[in-house]
Amino acid sequence: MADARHAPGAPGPAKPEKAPGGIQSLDAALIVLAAVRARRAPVSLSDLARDCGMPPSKVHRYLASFTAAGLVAQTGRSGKYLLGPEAMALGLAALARHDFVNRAADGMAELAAETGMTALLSVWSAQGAVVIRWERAEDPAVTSMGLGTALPLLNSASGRVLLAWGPQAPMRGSVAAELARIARRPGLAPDLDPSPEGVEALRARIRAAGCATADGEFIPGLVAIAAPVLDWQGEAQCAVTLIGTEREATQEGAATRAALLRFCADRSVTGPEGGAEAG
Amino acid sequence: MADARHAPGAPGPAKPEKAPGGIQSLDAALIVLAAVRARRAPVSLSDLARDCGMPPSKVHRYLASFTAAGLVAQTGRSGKYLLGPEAMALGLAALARHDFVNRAADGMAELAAETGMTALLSVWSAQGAVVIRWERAEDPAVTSMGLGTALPLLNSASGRVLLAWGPQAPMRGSVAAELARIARRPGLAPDLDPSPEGVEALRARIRAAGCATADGEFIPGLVAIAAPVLDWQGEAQCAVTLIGTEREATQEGAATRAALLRFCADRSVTGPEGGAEAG
DNA sequence: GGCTTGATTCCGGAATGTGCAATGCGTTTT
DNA sequence: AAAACGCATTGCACATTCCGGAATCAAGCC
Repeated sequence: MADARHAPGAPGPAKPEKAPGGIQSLDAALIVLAAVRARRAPVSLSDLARDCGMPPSKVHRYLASFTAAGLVAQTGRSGKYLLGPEAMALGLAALARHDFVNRAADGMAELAAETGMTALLSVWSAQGAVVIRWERAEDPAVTSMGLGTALPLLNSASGRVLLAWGPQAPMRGSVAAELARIARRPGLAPDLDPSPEGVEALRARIRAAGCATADGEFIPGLVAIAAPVLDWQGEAQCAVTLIGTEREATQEGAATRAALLRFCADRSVTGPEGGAEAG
Repeated sequence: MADARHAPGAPGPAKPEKAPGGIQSLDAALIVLAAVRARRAPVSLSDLARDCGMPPSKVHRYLASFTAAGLVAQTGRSGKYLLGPEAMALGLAALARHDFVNRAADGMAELAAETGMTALLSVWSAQGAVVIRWERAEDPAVTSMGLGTALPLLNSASGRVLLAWGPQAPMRGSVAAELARIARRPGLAPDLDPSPEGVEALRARIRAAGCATADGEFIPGLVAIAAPVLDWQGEAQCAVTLIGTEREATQEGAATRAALLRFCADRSVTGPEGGAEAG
């Protein structure tokens, strides 16, 4: 039965989950968990039940089990639900399995020291490019950013790298949402025609360049340059970003740019395919 | 949780999960998920069933649902199970909205009441360790300090914690300036050799101890003990400090010291190496 | 080629989850 | 101040669902 009844205005992603040979109650439970994740702020039981299209009592029982396992937690007295510490542990365990991420993270302190810029390591997830490592330079420059920050796909250097080399299909949704936002405020990405074709052109430009830069569009006064770490299929497993204040550092031929590209190339299996860069 | 491995055949499911008012099948399912997480490498169905103390058919049903949701995946044709992409996305979502500082601040009143000491919460900024939260005890011990007060890095307990676990590169400037001041007045930090090497030795001592104390050097007549709240990168997001007049409270083995360390540990996120096996 | 190992599916029994309604608590309104 | 509302949480009876063991299928090995 396809019952999808969402309250208007609520970000209720229709989740047609079905597991052949699976457990129905577990499927329902995972829908609840996904609904908790989809909310950015702590959410009340009733709202959650609305999002899931289930009676509150049912959702409450699932949440009781999730809470006992630590995957969700509830705020002090308001009783609102949010993701718990075990959810973080689960993500960290998943991250620890990624050899690409580990290899890139190992050398980031050196990269930051060598270039004198703040270095970021980010991976793609449903929220965008999420920062998972952060090595600050002497002049931290960047203020409102830290571990766990989600960067936009279209107008940040890190996001653009993942956009260009990452798996396209799962990104469609995020890209569409960001396109709508950029269409309202074109200043965010002056070099992007806010349309699907414009995004495709942007991807082609980034892939040809081998890296992406942001000269103050995302954070005024800061420049950033990002490059991908590619797996055997030529897909980006993560993105390494350098952030600083000097615009020269991101120019073609700059030492920092070369250092970043070499850093990523050393940790990639394949080179940037299609981008035949001489030398 | 400290279960690393089960001997083959040993029915030691030392994970008595129970959710009052919860769903039994979901509790069992989450045990399976935890078992997948506990394994570093892809694991076969039978091994997983052994780890959980469940029949393979049951575990298989659960895994089918988890796989449909993307929380677990299985390797090509070998059929072994591992954490899936949604597990990482879930964890990153939890990490993205986790606020270490506010979570620590939430419990500070309790900590102050429990220990009977004044509790401070401080974060690092260009001026040093800045107090952003201040929960005073019944004993109004400290007077000349309030929100926004900047504490020195080298001769205050709060500052020393941030020095030891905080980002090194951005602190170099402040450390150099304070070194110069201390060199003129060595009495401020008797246990510190005022040189870069001395600072490095101090950092090592503090990290080994797990906390920092100040027995009247910074404010005569007052003692303080501070510990860090660490993110999964192992960096201090903030420092929690207890201030009082009784010197015994900061000694090793003191109840207040244990309470502070536990308070901070509960609010820190340890990486995948949190007590697990190595290699 | 036959045998073993392991993942996946089928089936009956009964334990389990589900929905509705009652309860208790905190907050807001009159 | 008292009452009423909203909300999370919990009991209870019914029926749906899951559990466990055995059967089936695919792959690996001698």
